[in-house]
Amino acid sequence: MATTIYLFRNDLRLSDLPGLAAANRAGDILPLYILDDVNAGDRALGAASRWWLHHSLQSLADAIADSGGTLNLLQGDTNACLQDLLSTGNINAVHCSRAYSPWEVVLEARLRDTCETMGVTFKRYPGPLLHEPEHIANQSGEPFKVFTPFWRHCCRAQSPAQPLPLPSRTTWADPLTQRASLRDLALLPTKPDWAAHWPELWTPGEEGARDALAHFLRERVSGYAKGRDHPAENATSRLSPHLRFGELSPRQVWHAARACLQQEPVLEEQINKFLAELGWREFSYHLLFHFPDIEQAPFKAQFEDFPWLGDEALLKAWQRGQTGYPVVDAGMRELWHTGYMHNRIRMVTASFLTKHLLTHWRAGERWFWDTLVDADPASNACSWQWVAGSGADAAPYFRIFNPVTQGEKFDAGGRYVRRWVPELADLPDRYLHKPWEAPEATLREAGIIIGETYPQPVVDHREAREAALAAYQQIRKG
DNA sequence: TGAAATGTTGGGGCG
DNA sequence: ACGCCCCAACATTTC
Repeated sequence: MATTIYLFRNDLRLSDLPGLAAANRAGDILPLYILDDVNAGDRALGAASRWWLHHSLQSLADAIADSGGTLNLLQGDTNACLQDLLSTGNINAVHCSRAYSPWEVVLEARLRDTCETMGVTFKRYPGPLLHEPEHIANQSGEPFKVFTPFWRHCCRAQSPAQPLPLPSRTTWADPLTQRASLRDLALLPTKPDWAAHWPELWTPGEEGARDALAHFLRERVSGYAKGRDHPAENATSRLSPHLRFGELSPRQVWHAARACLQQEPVLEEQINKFLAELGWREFSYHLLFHFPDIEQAPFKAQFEDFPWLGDEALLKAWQRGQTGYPVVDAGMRELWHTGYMHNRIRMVTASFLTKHLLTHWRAGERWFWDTLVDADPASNACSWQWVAGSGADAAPYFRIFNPVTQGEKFDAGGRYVRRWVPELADLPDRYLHKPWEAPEATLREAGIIIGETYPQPVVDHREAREAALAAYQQIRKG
């Protein structure tokens, strides 16, 4: 009987995996996941992502066990691990889904070579995208650099492949004798276990992902277009970590959303808005694949010379949610406590770091990489560059969010700020987003002493804004 | 997927 | 009745 290794990567699910389905048709499947911090290098998963990965692997292992198999875990250089396995001689093929970040692309090529050398078939299948990046190009055959035409092109292109159902009757190969346990991978935080309460917030795994999608399309999508901007409202899908680890494929999301639209045509605006977010994810991967430098280097070259300030104390205040700007602090604390931050608040906090604090977007990117459960190599880098103004189709540099105005607009009732910055909870709405302007008596009544119970703003908005614009003038000619 | 500065308009109070 | 001023509301442009 032929045995195929199915190498799981960013696709921790069993449905809609063409490579798994093909392996299934060929014979026995040896399901394998390798935690590869060696090849990932400085793109090794961050702490919050590791928490997610642990539970996602647990869920996948359970699902495989339900049909009589065992998910094999290994740790180390994927190529070396695979070489070891193939040298035992009873593996016929290796299948996997594509992955599109630079180190994963490089690794894929090495795996192909290794397999060829050892006389084993290596097959890779479409990964977690709607369209293969090579298939999307503008009229001159170049990659897109602007979102709108990119997404228009995607929407008009051939519809993404119809998702495959769960394979029926899988025959799993006997487990490896030498393999790691989930505990060996040491993915969970210990002392302190800052994620102890996270299982109440999230359900990693294919089933949790499917439920989250169904729940969103059933309950939330009808108010999406407006609600998505209000962080206290539960209006977004929160699918990002599920997509990040491939517990759900974007193809499944796309087709589920289209089916929903078919049933309820009045939802067209809402669903198109939602799908456009999937579009931004797709666009980020398109950029990362065609311009792999975008992880590190500004897409717009003139930003190489940007005079970043690099003040460590300010960075620390931002990370800890102690900037003195309530909306910013609320966001940074939400992130720290839940591994997640509402999208609008991501824009506000990122704008604050890069523009008000003149701190390099890479410092923010690293922080998000470590603390977000949905930290995604493409979305994270591209979105930070977008906010900073150095990215493809980026927000113009002079688009500087006013943290007070943003708070008043999108958290008018103050529920978001009060939840995450409880020391301000008793301030009336009128001053909640600018406590430094509250009269003495109001502060006293709310039990607030600026500079003691809540920080003085670390920078003055007006001055910071002007300093940012002045810094931009220095690089503008390019 | 902004914000601030600047310009324009129109209603209402008032001499 | 009329012009004048003030200012809010909205529109445009500038960063």
